[in-house]
Amino acid sequence: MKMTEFDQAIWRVVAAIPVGCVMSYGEVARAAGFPRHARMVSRAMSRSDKPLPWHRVLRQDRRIAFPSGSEAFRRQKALLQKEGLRVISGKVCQSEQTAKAYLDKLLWQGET
DNA sequence: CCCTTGACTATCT
DNA sequence: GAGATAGCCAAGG
Repeated sequence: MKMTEFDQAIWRVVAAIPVGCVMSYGEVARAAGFPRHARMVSRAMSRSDKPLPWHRVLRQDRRIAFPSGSEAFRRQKALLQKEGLRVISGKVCQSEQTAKAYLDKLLWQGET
């Protein structure tokens, strides 16, 4: 398989994402040293033959990048939930606090 | 070569 | 806050 320096950099970053955490494509690209290559991250991950935690990479708005309901979407959602993350209508919360803040926003109308 | 596509983002309405 | 628009960059037709 043809692997570029870019691919290796991306793989290293993605592989370093701790369990229960997520990063955006742009963040991964930046961390790897390729600031404008958010769209290339997915390509690099697809090309990887090693088991990469690709499911921990989300869009900037913390949503799963696949169309809701698609095969890949469900797979990624399952993997994330298996790691203890919460997925609410495609949106992923990193911690209980984030989740609470999110729910707070939803329920804030009852807060006075 | 020119044009389209995509697991993206930032900005403007 | 959701939808449209414009940058972005590499790969494939």
